[in-house]
Amino acid sequence: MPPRKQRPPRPPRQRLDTEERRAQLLALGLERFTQAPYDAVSIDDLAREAGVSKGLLFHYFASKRAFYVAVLRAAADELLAVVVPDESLPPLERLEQGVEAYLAAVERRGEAYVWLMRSGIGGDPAVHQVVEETRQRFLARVLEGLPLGPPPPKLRLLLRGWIGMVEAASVEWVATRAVPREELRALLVKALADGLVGLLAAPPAEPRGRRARKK
Amino acid sequence: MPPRKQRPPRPPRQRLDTEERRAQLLALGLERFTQAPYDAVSIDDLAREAGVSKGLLFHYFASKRAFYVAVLRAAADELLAVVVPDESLPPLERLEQGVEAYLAAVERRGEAYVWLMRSGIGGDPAVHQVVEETRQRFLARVLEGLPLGPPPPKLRLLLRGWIGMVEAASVEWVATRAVPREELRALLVKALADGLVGLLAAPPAEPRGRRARKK
DNA sequence: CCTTGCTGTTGAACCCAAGTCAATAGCGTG
DNA sequence: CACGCTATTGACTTGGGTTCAACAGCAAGG
Repeated sequence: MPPRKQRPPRPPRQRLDTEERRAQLLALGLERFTQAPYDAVSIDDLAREAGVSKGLLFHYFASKRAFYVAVLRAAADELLAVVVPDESLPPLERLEQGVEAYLAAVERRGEAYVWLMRSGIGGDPAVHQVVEETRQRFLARVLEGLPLGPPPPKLRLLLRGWIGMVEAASVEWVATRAVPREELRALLVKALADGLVGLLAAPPAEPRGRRARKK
Repeated sequence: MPPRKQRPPRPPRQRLDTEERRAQLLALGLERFTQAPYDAVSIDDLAREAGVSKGLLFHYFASKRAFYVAVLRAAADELLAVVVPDESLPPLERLEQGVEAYLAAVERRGEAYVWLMRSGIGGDPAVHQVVEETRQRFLARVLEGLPLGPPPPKLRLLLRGWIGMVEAASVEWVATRAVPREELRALLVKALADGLVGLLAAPPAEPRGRRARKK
């Protein structure tokens, strides 16, 4: 005997400060986007869940893609916020600490991190740019202080490759948690250190007569 | 004085063998998807360009996403097709040759490769799975023959991380072409070799008293 | 040469979710 | 208490993915 749909006491339109609302939407967006793929997340649903009309979301963000990118950027900022190496440490230790902080952040926000790293939208340049910027910022913080001038091509390759290694290993690690954090950190730091040594030992053209080659 | 729209001699409906048509659509899809982000590619346009109705595309592929995934898989297969290491070579050389072949393929199909590596669709599992499978297949081919049993956790991390390094460095390299291919190959092979050595030298828990730590 | 059947192919209709916009309502201020 | 600013709404438009019943090329059998 449902007497009348007893409408919920009138969802009182609540007026929020711009920044608050924006933050609320970004937080909810992060939650949704980490749980379902991009085009399975509907703005309608998301807005309803936020207790807000769809129109409002488009007032804050120009488009769904723009919203996605904003969420991404927020997540990236949060991740990087914890990677602030101690300026007073010697380079190597600063690197270790930077990686350690990075992994700690990864561990704490596992799902969001994995999402961040896999978040391309079929080649969307804006999305890719956010991720790439994040990489460069991370690299800059971790390497600051190392005696590396403007990186020559080979060094650039090494650094970019190393970042790729850090990300891939981190994703794998956060999924399995099969080794303690410090072991992974040691692995990653050693990889970079070895690579740098290898590079400095042989920057010119044909330095290696390491092993006989068949031809 | 346009006499009558002189309709193009009736776009003759051309009936193709299933495999041919499928291949044609996949090829065109690769071209389009590497040039524009996923949702900027309309099925309408793509079908028209293929000289085919939109309906037909949905006859061959269940959905736009499925089509995208199929294109992706085709690209991945083509990439891997060239990585067939010589069974008779000793492990290390096989590794070198595998990486060499990989880089050659990357060099030849630069754009498609970069797209492949960045082709997540906002966390779509099917898309991610294709990329991940490709990684594992590559790894399996390149490492086959190395005396590595079922990989312990730490080794898994190293291998997965190394793949990440290979991809990231490859993408950077294909964009800049700043060093000769063989140098990149040497860099990558050395990175894995060093990593493996480091691991074998210290598999148990607390093997390193390498350097004094503050605490 | 016609008929029958199989299957590649079409075009229009359908539907859903992104995006738009004029109107509305909360809240501080004089 | 009136006024104005701006956060917020809800109905509308639109575009593109998806569906489907009908069509047409082609081969085989009569």
